[in-house]
Amino acid sequence: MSIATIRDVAAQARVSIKTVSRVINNVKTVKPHTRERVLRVIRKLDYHPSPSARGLSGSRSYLISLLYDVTCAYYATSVLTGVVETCRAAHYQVLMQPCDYTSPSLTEEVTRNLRQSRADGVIVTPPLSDMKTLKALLEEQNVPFVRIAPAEHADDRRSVYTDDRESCARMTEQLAGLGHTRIGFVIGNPDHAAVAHRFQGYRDGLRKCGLALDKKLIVQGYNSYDSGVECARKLLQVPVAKRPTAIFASNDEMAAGVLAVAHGLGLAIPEDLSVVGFDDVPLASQVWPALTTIRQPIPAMAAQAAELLLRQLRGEPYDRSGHVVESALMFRQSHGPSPERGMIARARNQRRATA
Amino acid sequence: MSIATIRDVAAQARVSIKTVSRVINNVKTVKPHTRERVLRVIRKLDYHPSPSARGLSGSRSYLISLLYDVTCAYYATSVLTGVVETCRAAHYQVLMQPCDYTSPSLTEEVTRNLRQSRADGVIVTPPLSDMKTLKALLEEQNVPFVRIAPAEHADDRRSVYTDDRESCARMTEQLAGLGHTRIGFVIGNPDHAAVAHRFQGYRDGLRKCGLALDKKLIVQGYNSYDSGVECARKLLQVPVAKRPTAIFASNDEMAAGVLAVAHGLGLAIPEDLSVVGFDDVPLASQVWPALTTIRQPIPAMAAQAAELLLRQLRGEPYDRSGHVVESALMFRQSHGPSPERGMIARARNQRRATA
DNA sequence: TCCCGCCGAGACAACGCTGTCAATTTTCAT
DNA sequence: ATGAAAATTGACAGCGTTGTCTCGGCGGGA
Repeated sequence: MSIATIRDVAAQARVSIKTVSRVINNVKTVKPHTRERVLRVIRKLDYHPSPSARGLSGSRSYLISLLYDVTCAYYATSVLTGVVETCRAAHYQVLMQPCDYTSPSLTEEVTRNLRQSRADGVIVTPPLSDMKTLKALLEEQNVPFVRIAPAEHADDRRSVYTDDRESCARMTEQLAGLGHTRIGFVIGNPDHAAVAHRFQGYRDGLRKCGLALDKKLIVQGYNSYDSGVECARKLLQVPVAKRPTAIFASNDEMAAGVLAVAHGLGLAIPEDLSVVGFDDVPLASQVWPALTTIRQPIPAMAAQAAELLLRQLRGEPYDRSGHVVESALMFRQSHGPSPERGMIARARNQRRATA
Repeated sequence: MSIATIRDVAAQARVSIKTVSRVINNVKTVKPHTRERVLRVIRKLDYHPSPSARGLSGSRSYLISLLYDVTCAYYATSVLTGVVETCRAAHYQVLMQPCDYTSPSLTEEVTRNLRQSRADGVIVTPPLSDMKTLKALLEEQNVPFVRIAPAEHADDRRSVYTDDRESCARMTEQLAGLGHTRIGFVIGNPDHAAVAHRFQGYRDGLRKCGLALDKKLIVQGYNSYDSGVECARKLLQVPVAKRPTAIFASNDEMAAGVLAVAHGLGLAIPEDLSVVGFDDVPLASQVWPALTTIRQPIPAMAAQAAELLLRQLRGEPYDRSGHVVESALMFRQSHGPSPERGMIARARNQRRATA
């Protein structure tokens, strides 16, 4: 027995093919009784409509294309998880389209792939979501899309973003509350708007706590572990009195780099130096000591993005909500009170005792 | 101007639709001259055949389904990269199908998704590739597939695997060569055959170096960071004389757990303890000190898998090669000579000096 | 010179579904 | 009961490609 077609269902349910089609597509002008009968047959035959035929006839492919840059495996996978789940429920499939955001031929590649795949819509992840050229391309080609964490928060109809700025402010306040007055900051890659925005939150936090912004405590990183190492060197290889007592890195990888440099200098963490990151990637809890960081609900955000896109595709009215997702501060072992509060000795002794 | 169809191409090239189809599908019974003309028009119109129409008419969907378990983001992404690249070149698209290998309804889910998506073939990644039920399902449904790193290396026509056992033996020999005689081993999750196989390599290595297998130095892990922590505790919280001087963990995450415990105990690495991992995930170079480990060329392996699958789909003859990919030992900072060789003091002094 | 076979190319009918529009049945106000 | 409007269903023609079959023309052996 081969795969059942719509004709088989129609025959067994003794209705026309068109009626089966209506049932599949949730058209409301079908009598409940008829619908029931058809559904029973569909289940009995384990019938699934052919995506090809649907695509050819209607003009939908039931395919969503996910544009992502391969720089962060964890980020990509998390987004994917959220998107696939939502799309699957709506009988859409997800196509992968890896890109290199630095490639000069990016737009051509994307264009070609769009034409080839005939995807109904596109979800764009950072840092691709920041690119104006890409946005322009999609708009020009009239392809429905939703962006995740784009640079500007305008037209939220087509974007989902996180409260990076707010959460960074909260984290900074937290550190200040522990007595830190010299809080270093490692800025993220300026190409990644969302990450770069975190710097704003840091400044907000300082301001709220009445701390002055010290330019010597701020260094520019590029999101990689290596750049974290480099930045940490700049911050830490200075006279002790000028050293920051806490370093806030814009992402966990750079924070890991900071940890490595601190270890190399023989600094105890968190007794001599507090280190905090952002993202809560698995790495954060797999370094020693485990990083205090900020968690973004990436799968939830991605699911939300998919939901928005599907609504757009179905032409459903716009629901002005769910565009911002909230982050959570994750307190682990890499931060503590400022050594200047004189609490350090006690803390260290406690550690010794329990180890 | 809307999207060009095969009719437009046929009209402009002044040939029949069928001839254009022949050109697209590389049918050889087309005069070179005619083929050239058609190709020119195709390029000029930027024509791409409609996957839906091709799928409906022929019986191929030009879709490859990637079955993966979400446990390891890096692994999944790396495989994806290799697969997408190869498939894209062959004008196939990749569909994502995330699975939970522990789910009792796994086979039903897979079956349903296969029927829904009509994928032409499937690539299965570990640990799913180990599952007999899944293999049986695919065979029964007569779906072309290729498995990556399955448990048994039989029928290599449909699988690609790494030389885990050999590389682990080499790494073990390496450690022995540095004077280590008590080399601990953290076995991987028995559900992941490939990972569990690494234990065999460790034993091979010991044998070659004339070292006895000491059961007290072997613990069972489950691939996670936490299980690495647990295993390290078992290995290290014993009298110093009985401690291993080196620990070989079956993957990097567990190795990171070992590092954390060692740090907690105040052990210097690699002076007091060498730690090595397996996989060379990004984590390996982002912990402190950076892990000596074994790198698998995952994207290459995945590309190879895709290639084998495409060949199967095209009905091409079987080429008995390229099923094994070679790993490389990555020497970084987490290993060194055995402290029992008395080299430790010198090494430590050097470190202090340079820090 | 003639016929056979092969090469290159076209005609036509699917493939399984949806859109459009027409036909039928039901509902409801009179 | 009666028509008109509304609800429900069906007939039919594509959608853009490929498979099958057919046809014309050309080279080569008898």
